[in-house]
Amino acid sequence: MITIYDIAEKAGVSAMTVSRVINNTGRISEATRKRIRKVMEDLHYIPNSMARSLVLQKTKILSLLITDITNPFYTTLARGAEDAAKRAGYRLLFANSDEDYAKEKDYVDMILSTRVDGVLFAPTGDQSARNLAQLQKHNIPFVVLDREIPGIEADVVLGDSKEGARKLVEHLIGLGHRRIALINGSQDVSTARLRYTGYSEAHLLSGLSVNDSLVAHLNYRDFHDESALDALLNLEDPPTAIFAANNMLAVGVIQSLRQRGLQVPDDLSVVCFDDFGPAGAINPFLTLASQPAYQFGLLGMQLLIERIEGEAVHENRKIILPSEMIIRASTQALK
Amino acid sequence: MITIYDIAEKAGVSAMTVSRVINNTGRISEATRKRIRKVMEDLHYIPNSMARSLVLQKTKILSLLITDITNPFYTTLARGAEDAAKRAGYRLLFANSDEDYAKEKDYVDMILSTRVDGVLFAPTGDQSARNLAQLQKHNIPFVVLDREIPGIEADVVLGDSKEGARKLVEHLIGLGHRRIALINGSQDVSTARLRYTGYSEAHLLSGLSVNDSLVAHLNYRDFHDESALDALLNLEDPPTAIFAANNMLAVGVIQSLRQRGLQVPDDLSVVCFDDFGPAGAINPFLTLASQPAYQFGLLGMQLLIERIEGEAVHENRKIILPSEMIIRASTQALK
DNA sequence: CTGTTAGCGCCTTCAC
DNA sequence: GTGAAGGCGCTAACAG
Repeated sequence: MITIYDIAEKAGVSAMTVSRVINNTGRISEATRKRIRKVMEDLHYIPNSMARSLVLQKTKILSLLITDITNPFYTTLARGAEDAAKRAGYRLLFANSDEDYAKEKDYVDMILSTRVDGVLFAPTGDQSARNLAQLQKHNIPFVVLDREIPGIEADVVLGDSKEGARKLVEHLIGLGHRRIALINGSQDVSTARLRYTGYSEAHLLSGLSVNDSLVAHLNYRDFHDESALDALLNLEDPPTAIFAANNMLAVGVIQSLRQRGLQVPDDLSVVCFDDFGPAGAINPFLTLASQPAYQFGLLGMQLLIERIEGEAVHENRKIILPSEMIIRASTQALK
Repeated sequence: MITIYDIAEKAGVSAMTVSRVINNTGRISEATRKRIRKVMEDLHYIPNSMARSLVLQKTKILSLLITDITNPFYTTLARGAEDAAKRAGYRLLFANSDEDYAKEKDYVDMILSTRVDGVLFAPTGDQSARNLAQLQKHNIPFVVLDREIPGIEADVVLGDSKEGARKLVEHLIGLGHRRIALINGSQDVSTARLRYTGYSEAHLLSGLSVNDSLVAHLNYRDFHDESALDALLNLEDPPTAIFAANNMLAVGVIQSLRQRGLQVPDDLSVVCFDDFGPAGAINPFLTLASQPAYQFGLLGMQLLIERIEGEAVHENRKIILPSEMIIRASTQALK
């Protein structure tokens, strides 16, 4: 491996001068600068960022921790995060928790040992508080994405889950639906709680009461547990519409309904949170609350970088990004 | 920051002994081992992987370079790569080239300065040869994914583009289509060339001739240039079917067709390469050649790690993963 | 404008 | 079983 000493020797200067040329610091005569540049090119020299990190005590690496790289919401978010990071000269260490606390913890350890400069952290749920506290203990700045964690003070970029949920359910109520099921995420995820709140509010505002036997709690990431859906369908008064709390759950719900010979929206209307990215553009089908995923990543990363580089230590910021209801073919008026 | 010296001092030993405990090397008495472990926990010590990388001359970081993080094929691939990397204790540095050579080059520089132990490299196209040569020059092992690069000797994991394309086009021919357009990727991408070859072979094997005015070359990543489609539709004898060379192009094609008031498959049949992941599972619509994306990532990463850790320097390996044709609603017999 | 010294946190080598 | 010395590649601080 070739080092600044190799360059220095060949250029007849000291390593320090080479370092200065690399970092454009200090005053260097144009002549020696050129000479050094030339030697660096001839020798295909590339600075060793590890060595540099060691002395500077910063790595120029940020970590992006998301919960499901298979979910278009998070991939679009990742795209936003990447753009912002690249623009500011940061590298991205990738981590995917799979909505799994243990995996998240593993990755936090990895993040800690890597001494990243900061973490863009989409938590799995409230239990992530322990992992976030771990980061705090080691003074690693982070920004929390998508889900608010009780007891954690930090910059955070959120969607408006309650409002989005309320609008979706009001849409269903407006179509005449009265028995609306909620297939929700786990109760220890803030978005799931808020979506439930929005769901309730929509009922109450319309003078309807909430029937908790119509509410099921699963995992945002997949839908292996079909018993919840079975229970709903076997109710004396089965639902005529289903609100799936996110896009992945909606996929599972619709597939399961079809397997049971039920058609959407003829037999049941279905709505959900989050869109499906380019892949969903072929046959846009689901009525849903679309969140600006790219903005989540971009703004979150910008906040993080400001935190890291900014002089002023300001208050924690909380950005709430609105969602937009898009009405499509998965909902229809109750017959 | 707390270091092995802090631990050593508090435990009444030398730093070296602490290092030995961390790495489970050498013989240490159980008593001191326990004492040191205790101190490490009390002080929340986490080894500094940068310092370690510097002396060991290896980082335990691999880079995953893909061309489109928005494409479900690559996200699923990334998931496979992540699993394999995590299992082997490697961290993943993320890079997304956007099918853009310049961005790819930027990321290669980043990769080089990070001194990653290896790169899982999905190239943008033939021009990536320069970037790969760059890695070779610096002795960074890599495995090439999805697209073969002329002149580059390396382990490579590919799909069977020619075969998949042939089957898709034969399917269309079997349905009675005779004027089949190909909306292809750029000609300097091996998969695009092979998909063209498969397209041609299907014609020839059926005794049909290829009409090159039915073939357009775009960019795999998106479909901003609708003039190609316009040209096809304005032909004296317009096509009755379209083979889009990948999933993203298919999305663009279908959207554009609909904007022009044309229905799939009533007015034109459409087929493509690569499936749409979970998002596409709601309304599986397109007849396509599905590739085992997860396997691309998993196997590619395994090859890479073997290369890095394996003693034996074996020949270059070339894995070709078959694709599976899935017939769905986007194709129908010519009326 | 350029060089010297010291040290970032860790591990290899050689002693004891 | 354990420790001391030296160095991985780089830069901050101080000299000149």
